Amino acid sequence: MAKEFVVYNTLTRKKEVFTPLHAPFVGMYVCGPTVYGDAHLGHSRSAVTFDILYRYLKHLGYKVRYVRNITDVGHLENDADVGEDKIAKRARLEQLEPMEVAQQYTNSYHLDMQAMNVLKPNIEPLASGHVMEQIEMVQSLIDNGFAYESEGSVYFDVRKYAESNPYGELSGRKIDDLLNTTRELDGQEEKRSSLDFALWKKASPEHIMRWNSPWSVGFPGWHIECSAMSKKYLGDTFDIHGGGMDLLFPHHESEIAQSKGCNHTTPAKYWMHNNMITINGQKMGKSLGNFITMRELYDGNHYLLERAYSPMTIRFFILQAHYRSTLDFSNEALQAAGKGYRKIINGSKVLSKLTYPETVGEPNNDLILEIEKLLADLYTGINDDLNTAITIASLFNLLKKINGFYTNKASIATIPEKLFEELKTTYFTLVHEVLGLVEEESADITALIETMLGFYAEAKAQKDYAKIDVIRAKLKEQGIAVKDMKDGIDWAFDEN
RNA sequence: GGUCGAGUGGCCGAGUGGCUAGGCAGAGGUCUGCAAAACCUUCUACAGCGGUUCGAAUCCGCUCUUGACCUCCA
Repeated sequence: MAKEFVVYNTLTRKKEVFTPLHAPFVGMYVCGPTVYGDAHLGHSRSAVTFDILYRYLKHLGYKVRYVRNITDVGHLENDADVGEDKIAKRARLEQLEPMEVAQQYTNSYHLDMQAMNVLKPNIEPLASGHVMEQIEMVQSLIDNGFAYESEGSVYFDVRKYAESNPYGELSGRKIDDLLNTTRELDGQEEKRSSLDFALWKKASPEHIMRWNSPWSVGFPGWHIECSAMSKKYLGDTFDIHGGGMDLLFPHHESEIAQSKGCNHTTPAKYWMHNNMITINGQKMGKSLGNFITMRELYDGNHYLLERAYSPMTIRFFILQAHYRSTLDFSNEALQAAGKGYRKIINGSKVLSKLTYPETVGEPNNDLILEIEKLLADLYTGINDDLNTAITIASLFNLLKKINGFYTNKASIATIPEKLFEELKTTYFTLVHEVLGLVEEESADITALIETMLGFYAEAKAQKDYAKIDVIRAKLKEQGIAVKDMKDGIDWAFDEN
């Protein structure tokens, strides 16, 4: 079974053995989406990556509290609409209430992620529901001397903070470099330094989303929500903080500064970051306009898509790469993933039908050793910083053995019954519980297919090949492949 | 410009000082009413140039190409 679980910690730039602060409890916080548009492939990578982490931690027996926020307020734009809230901007364009927009995309995000079998977090806090906590935190930063008010807005004093703290410890940035490379943004004249970032912004008259505060009627700054909500639900220090690599700087760096400035302790022990999904070698993102939404993927409704791809196909596509590598989108890669996924699932079905034979056979020691090794490899992969690519490769190797048992059922007896049962349990657990790969078709459909196959079997008994071919063709049209086995009829969903 | 990465076979993607990654695609075969599935066999690799080493795709240097962040972003 599982040995040591190792994760790559961005903070130390090393792989470290995962040791919870307060075993058996584990607190993890992951930056969720900003809900001003449909979720795209990039969002799904983050969601799936940390879903695996969540599932695996639970599998290891930890009691996990997984918090993933919804950002429904607070991110500033830097283009022509200076200082305007992203959500508010979208709302005005669509003539909707800001919260209506946020709700709409929160709902669609939930549906899209659920389709991919991404488990819900234990707590999913809204930024707009935690303005009080954010104000309190900002006040505390002012009290501690790490923030100052200016024209109704409050800024974090990076240089002051850096006097007593290693600012840039997460992203590896240096204050001097930053001073030379920081772009001129709005409100610069209000700040003591271009490095300083907003904790609270005074709302301009046209700004719709606004709250009262000791400093002005305004809205919270870019980074304070995550600090405030993680503190509220996980405490001053918790185990894991996750998110996309693009959030490393300035978002996560700022979070650390805020949390330390407020609580005098580092917020998270392990920082984990998933890499980007690329398209033609370039990051897929909202700002570049080269993203494909989950909806479009599921429907095949996008000019870059040759066909629709099921949620499980996309999940598998993501899992076949390591989460810290970039993953390049292409139709070919997605199609390959679709077939791979079907193969894994069909293997699971095959395995569930197999039982240990009555008659005991000669032990095949080579096979026994091979299977033991493969079962161990399954965990070696995921234990090594969630290397699902290795786990899946081992799954495929194991599948060869399983299929071998299927074609020659007597050969099952050449391995001990105990090992056979372990093979079953481990395969099911890894595929379904840990990797979260499940059959996409409903039980109703399955029952219907079984009925059709009754007719097929009848025709076959009568050697009515014409009828057989018709039934098979019809089922094929529905994406169902019929297989005539030596000992009966089988079927499987076909990707094509 | 600064910081940090990456370049693996037709495609996607692991790995890493000596041991077949894996999937998809291609070729051949077994099985089959025909198929499908499955199984077996098989073909394409480690950007280039130097260096270290008994041995490098893996370490070091240089070159080229490319990405991310530095601004909201998964």
